[in-house]
Amino acid sequence: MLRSIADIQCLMQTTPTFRPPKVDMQSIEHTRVLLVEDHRDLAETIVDFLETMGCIVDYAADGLSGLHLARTQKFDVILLDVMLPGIDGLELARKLREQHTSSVPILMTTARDELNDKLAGFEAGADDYLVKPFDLPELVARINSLIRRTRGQVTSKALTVGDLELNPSTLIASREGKTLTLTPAGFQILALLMQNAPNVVPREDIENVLWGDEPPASDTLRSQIYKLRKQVDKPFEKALIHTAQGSGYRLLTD
Amino acid sequence: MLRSIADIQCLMQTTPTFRPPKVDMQSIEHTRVLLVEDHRDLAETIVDFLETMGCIVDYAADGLSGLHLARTQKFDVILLDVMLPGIDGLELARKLREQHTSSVPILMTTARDELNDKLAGFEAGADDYLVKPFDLPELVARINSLIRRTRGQVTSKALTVGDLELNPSTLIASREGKTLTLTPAGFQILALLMQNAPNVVPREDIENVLWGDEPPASDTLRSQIYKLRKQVDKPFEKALIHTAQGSGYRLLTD
DNA sequence: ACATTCGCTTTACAATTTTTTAACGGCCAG
DNA sequence: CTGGCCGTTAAAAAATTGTAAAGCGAATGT
Repeated sequence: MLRSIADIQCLMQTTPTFRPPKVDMQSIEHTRVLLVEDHRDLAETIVDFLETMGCIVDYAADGLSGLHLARTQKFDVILLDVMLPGIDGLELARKLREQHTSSVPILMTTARDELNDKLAGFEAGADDYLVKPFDLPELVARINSLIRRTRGQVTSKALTVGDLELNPSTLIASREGKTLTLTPAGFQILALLMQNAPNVVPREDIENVLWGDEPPASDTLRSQIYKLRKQVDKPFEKALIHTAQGSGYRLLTD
Repeated sequence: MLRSIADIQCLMQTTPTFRPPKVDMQSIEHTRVLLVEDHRDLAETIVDFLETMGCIVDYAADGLSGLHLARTQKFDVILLDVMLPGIDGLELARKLREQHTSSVPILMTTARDELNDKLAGFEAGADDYLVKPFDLPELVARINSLIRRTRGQVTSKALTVGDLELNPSTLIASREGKTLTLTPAGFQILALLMQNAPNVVPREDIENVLWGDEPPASDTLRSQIYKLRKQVDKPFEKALIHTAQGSGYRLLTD
């Protein structure tokens, strides 16, 4: 089954309404990719595109050399065509999965859109299955998803308000690059304010998040905000946490 | 956009040449799935099918209740329709990703097959994206792939954090080249922490990995961490294992 | 089969961190 | 002037975590 490159050409050129995806393109930079694809033209297109994105791409045109490369070098992800001369993609995936040393995510690509083919692909150990013709940006997005997950960085992306950053995964908050040491409650409040910035978050809402239905007797929230400010605002030029008298608090960058 | 159930009917009935996929069907047994889908009929079909496969399925018909369920309970995977009343799937995914509690794999489903929709989905934090109508067996295969990867069952590759090394195959851990003598439990904990470094691994997660669903009554984990530190940190300059009060533990190289 | 070792759980207590409480004073509007 | 609302404090209370040792059961070796 032959297909012109145009079929799988990057939508960046073919779709007029295309707007650059918000996906952090940097994220796949320095990713080591192994492409196993017997279609020279298609392979070249993919290699070019991935290298433009900053990937380090290795290429094999047949199953055997693909297997050899996969075994001898380290890759972050393997793009594997199913139809290959010699060892086909399924076989290759199985062989890779057999030796436990290799947990590289495998993204299978193929022109075959049959359910059984897909199932066979997953059964062979693929982590994702992409049917040709596909859009290169989607390929990138899926690669991204795969490596994110294997690295364990899946969890989430950082919240950002002005020069304030908060990473829900590492539970680290920083401003101007300097790490802030926050208490659990302080962290929760800050996260809540950041999620809703620049809107005012009513006192009641904050209390609900912190204590559920039965908030403490005294006005603890005042103390919490005070200590939070000590960490977040006091050491810096501009204050971010602002009071909305009578209603709640908010984050403002100005 | 209305679609008859028949469209997405399980191929098991519609494909004559169907042979049961070799994928280990048992593997998604006891998987806790959250389905967020406003289409009652479709939802019912999926729920029925997944429950037949041995999953424990929770269901939400709109974004808000979906978000609530996702926040209050623990799931192994979330199936998320993009088009939803109230909060849509993208928004829901974003909100989930903002919380550190949620590293749940998200599989987005939608009738829209536009590249930009897919990219938006991945950007919002989805891990996979499936276009309707899809075949239920493929859904299962993808769920399988997602949970396999999250559970870290695939990660038999050598782990390295700073000067700390751990080889899951040989079951040997070392720091600065010096071999550490770890107990099975200690080894498991360390591996888990390394897989997720530098992210915080919630106590609950560690307990789940060690004891499944019924952790011991007392706080044994504290003892384990204590003894683990004795081996990993005490004999060296810098401590790697850090405590995140109120949430869990993490590995930090600084 | 027996004793021994090893690792896990449990328990208790100390140390630390975080949260709550309570009290004081400033600011602004009525 | 007065009363609410809020920032600021410090001390008390509570929660969480580190530490250590003892008991228990399974696995191991003889």
